[in-house]
Amino acid sequence: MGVSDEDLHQEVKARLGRIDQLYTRGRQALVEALVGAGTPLTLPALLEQAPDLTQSSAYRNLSMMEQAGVVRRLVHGNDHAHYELAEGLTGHHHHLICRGCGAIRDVTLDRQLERSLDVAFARIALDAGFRQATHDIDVYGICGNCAAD
Amino acid sequence: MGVSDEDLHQEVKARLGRIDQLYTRGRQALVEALVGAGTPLTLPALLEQAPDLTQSSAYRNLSMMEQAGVVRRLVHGNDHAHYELAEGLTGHHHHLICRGCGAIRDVTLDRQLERSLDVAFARIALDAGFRQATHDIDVYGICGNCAAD
DNA sequence: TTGCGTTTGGGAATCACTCTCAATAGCATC
DNA sequence: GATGCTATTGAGAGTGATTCCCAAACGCAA
Repeated sequence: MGVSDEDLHQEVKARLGRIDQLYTRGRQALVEALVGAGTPLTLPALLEQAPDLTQSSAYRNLSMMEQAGVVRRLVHGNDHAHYELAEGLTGHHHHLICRGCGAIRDVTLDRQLERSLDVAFARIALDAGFRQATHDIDVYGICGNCAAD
Repeated sequence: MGVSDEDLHQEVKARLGRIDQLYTRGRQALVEALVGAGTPLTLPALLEQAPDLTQSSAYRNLSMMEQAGVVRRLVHGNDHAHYELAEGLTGHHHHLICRGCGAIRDVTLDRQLERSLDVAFARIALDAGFRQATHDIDVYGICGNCAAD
């Protein structure tokens, strides 16, 4: 279920170290912004949260931290992608997304249903000759704000 | 579970008519290419299947047919989106996606599991004040080809 | 402090996709 | 089947999120 907040930075540093990357100030700022928001953020939102960051470095570092297994990039349309901490640092969850404004919030399924899904997906992957299956569930709807036209 | 192949074009025409659009030759070619493939296609793949189509018209028509509820656009990364027939014309299904090459294939869950998910998602949407919830499940893995480096 | 490899910043480049607009097709009427 | 009129098409320019480039700044070791 993720790690305690005080261990988080240690874990991030370790994951970066595994691909020979330092945990620099700018990267820490990105991680803190993501932790603070508690919900997936777009790049402009991240820059707003942490105004010291520059666009190109933020993109570069997010991409690198995605490879390091520190952040996850969510793509749901043509506008900006959203970024969040990787599941290993937070806990397995899914997303509820507004078709109107694109806002994303985290949701979880109960343990038993999640287990049934794991079984079903494992079988699907096996039958298709796929390995290392993970899954990604998005629930789409219209949020209260957008429903009010 | 979708409609029979002979009724498909009638249904597409009806859906286009609802937003005052004609079912032109180029649009028919797009639909036939999607039917023929049986799996979601990128725009370049569509143009390869139907070489008479031009890029801008294909994009324009796909976008318009998405609004008409005829096709669905799938976005899973930074490369080309994939297009498939909308669920009303095919049947509810999900996707198994290779993290290596991006290939997508359709998969289905058994009816009971799907029903459990509907209940869970309806509750999640309700609690969050969302309406018209649908869901989208992606299983990611490494396909046989890509596993062989 | 001196070196030296790593990271940063800012602007140019990329690329999927959308827009524009003149030419063409589709359809109805005469 | 010619005519007129609206919808659609095609080719290329435009857009915008993201990536690339490379000189300047940083961070660590000796």
